[in-house]
Amino acid sequence: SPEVMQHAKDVPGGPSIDPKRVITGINLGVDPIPSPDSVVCNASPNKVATLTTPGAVLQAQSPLVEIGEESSVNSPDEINTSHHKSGGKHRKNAYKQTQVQSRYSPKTSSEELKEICRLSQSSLIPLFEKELTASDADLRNGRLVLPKRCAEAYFPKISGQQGNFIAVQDTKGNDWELYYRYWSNTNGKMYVLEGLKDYIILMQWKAGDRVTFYKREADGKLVMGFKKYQAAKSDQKSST
DNA sequence: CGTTTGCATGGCTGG
DNA sequence: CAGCCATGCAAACGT
Repeated sequence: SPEVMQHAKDVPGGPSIDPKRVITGINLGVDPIPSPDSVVCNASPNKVATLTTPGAVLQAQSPLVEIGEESSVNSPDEINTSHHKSGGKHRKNAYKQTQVQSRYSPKTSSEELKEICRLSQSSLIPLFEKELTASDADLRNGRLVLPKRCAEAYFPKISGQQGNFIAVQDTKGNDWELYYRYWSNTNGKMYVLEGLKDYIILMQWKAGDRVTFYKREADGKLVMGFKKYQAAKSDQKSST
């Protein structure tokens, strides 16, 4: 995929550079991640870091961790402010990832720059985290099953069985247009985030790794982060 | 004929 | 016992 290739070069972190320290063109030299690791709480895989969230009726179960917020995201509904009315027509290859190349803006006013910096430095409010399963990491699927409670609480409401396109930015500043939908199941719905194939390749998802979703404080935009399985920095290269 | 998409099933956990 | 979710699978597609 040309897109992926394009990324490969944008992301120097391939061979031996720590992904977390990679600075992409958009980063402006500022690491947007406050401290992902500290967010994990030290919840055991099976236990859940029960949150302190007041309004949120959340309680994770299984290998996922929901992070409660103190005041910024009391009500999960708050983040449902921006409604994407994409209609959901062409879902097929509509998934795309676009680099936010602000540096290309010929007429970037100082105001805009300030805004960009503001966003870059804005703190990320952890929403929830999920440990990847084999299915999630499977390239053929290119989709991530989202914990129901988290999906309903933090993702934009889905209009109809179709689902919605949602803009998500990764912690490197890349923008992704993902498709958020659900499958009707015998017992309710199963929420899924599709269109992740390229991101999966880029980050080299593996079962056991974890994905965290944040809400950027500045503009409320969804941001996704990725962490390799339990702090193992000496095993970052491709196996075979 | 290899993929992708959507769904149904079954294991498992919490209530 | 109810519901969640990981996974298997068949229909639908694309090459």
